[in-house]
Amino acid sequence: MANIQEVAKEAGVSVATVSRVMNGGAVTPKTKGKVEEVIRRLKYEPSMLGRNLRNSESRLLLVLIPTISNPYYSDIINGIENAVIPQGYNILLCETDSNPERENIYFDMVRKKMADGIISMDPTVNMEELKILAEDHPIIQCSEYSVESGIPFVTIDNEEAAYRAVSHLVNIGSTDIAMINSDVTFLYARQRQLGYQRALEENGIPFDEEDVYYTNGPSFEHGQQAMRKMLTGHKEYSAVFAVSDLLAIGALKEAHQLGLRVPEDIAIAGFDKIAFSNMTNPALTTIAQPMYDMGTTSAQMLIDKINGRPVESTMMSHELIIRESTIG
Amino acid sequence: MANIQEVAKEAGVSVATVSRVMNGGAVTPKTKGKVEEVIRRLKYEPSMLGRNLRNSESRLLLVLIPTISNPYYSDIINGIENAVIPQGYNILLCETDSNPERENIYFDMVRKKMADGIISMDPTVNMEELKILAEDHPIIQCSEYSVESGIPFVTIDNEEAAYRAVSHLVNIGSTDIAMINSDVTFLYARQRQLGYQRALEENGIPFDEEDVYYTNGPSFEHGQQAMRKMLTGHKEYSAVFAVSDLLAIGALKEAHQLGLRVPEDIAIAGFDKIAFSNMTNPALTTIAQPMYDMGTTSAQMLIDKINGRPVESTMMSHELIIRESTIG
DNA sequence: TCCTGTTTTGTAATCGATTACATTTCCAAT
DNA sequence: ATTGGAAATGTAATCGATTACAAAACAGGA
Repeated sequence: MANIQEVAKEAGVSVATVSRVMNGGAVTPKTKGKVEEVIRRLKYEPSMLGRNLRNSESRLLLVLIPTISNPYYSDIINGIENAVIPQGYNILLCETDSNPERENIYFDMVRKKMADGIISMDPTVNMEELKILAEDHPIIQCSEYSVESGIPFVTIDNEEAAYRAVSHLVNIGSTDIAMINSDVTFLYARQRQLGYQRALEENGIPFDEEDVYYTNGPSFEHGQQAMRKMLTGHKEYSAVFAVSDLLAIGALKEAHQLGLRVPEDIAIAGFDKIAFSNMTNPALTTIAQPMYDMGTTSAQMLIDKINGRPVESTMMSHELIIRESTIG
Repeated sequence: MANIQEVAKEAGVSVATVSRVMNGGAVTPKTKGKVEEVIRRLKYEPSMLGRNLRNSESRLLLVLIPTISNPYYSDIINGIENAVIPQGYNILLCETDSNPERENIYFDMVRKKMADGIISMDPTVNMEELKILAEDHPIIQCSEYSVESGIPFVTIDNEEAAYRAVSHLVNIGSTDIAMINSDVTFLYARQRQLGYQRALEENGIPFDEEDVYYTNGPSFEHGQQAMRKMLTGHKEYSAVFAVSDLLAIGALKEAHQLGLRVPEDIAIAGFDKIAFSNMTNPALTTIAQPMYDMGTTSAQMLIDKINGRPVESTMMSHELIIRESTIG
């Protein structure tokens, strides 16, 4: 409740001395002791608002995600938090709901100095706006990105990862492999589809656009819908590659509902290795992204950028996790 | 980049007039137009830091959760966000990891005026500290709470909800009903156990402490462990009531793994109605808490408290959701 | 004792806004 | 033209810290 003035007066010193005691400036042990006693007695806590105004920084970083309920983000966020907190920063988790208005609120926070920078993980972000904002403010893209924006990013090789997943499906004997893809306006969706296509063609399986089932969104229900469409269609498949675990889990549920056994009747592979991919029955084969590391890396890049240090985009490694949904 | 001084000078008016244009004070249309032109031209954005220092508020609210990866919290957080944003507040999602050090960082933010108040949903929170903090700062407890703390809370009737869930298990013909409970240091765990006990006793089934399987944590894996212990024990059960969906999903997976069919061999009921409870096979019977409403309610209570308005603790309604895991 | 150089402490400007109060401007009524 | 009162505008204090610079205190050497 007390402020620095009251502490100074009570201790019989100047505010500068109190500030020095707080921040480790040169002070006589005697004065230091006296001031510290008063600080304790008055329960003085320096206001961040004053300090931040003076230093014109907020030590707050924004993390943009479309929705908090997609577990894809949780490990990345964990990584970010553990990287920034020791450096005296905090993160503000910003759910945009893919709503430009929401997005603008958060962009405004940066413009108005309430936040020092942004890590964007939102594939639906308004790239035009983001690019403009990046001219004056530190911004990093994590996971979903645009190269042309010129904004540094952290990602994995989506094309190669999808290639490996689909190659694995071929290796277990599947030849009729469908794909469940989300909206190809997203870069990751295009890249993963390229990997799917390359894996088929390299194995002598012709790629057919008809085998790609597009969804209207990234959620469980969309996966169910896609699977229903696929299984009630005229073509039979022995394996499905879904572009995300959430879609794959939806597909899995729908396959069960329609009386199919996984992997015996149809194998299913996902992407992301979210926590729940291990909880389904059968457990899901998937691609592990180094979520936590992607978080810490992008966080460090952002802090570097804030402090004017040079920053390079990073491509991180991935791993194919083979589990029950693709082996008997 | 520009500040209010530069705008004032460029427009040939005083800073007060610029401030009035920004905040809707009395200004001549002519001056207003002139100032607005300069604001646009210089791309002036008022700094929140200056404003907040002057008003000694940050318009930031802290939401304390143990971990972001527990989907239990997502809808509540959604509710909070949608309630606070229209009122000009933002939330800082604070993952404590049940780590007192982390917790203290966030408590400090409130003490140091970087945040205006706290909604605590962390069952592992240090109640002593929270109570002390609540003497000087606005705090609301959501979902998990302590009555003695005197801090206002939002909750459901856990005892009654558990009673209904277990009664349902009795109604479908189960007599040997186990419980998977987390740590009884948590109030909700004690309350739900009381409901379980009452449901048994009212139906003439003796309560046996042996039938309660305690876990060391709230996650999927803990549910698996508990189920394994239960199914490899000497007693046979026809139904299980788990104190949370995450534990129930773990139990479900383990039951499958050990070759049991759900619900034919053993019925399983959860608690919370997290999004994933619908994605499992079979879908999980569970208790729906009005998550979203709990979020908006606690948010409004916190804002009321911040503004010095009186605040009352609230008990919200719940609903039993019967799904595949308890009916054939 | 006096001087010099170092260390400690204090004074006051600064960050960027808001706002109470003072002053000026404007217009209508006399 | 003068005056009064309302409306517009300006001046300067304020919020709570940090910090450059000035001033004072102190210690050691001549």
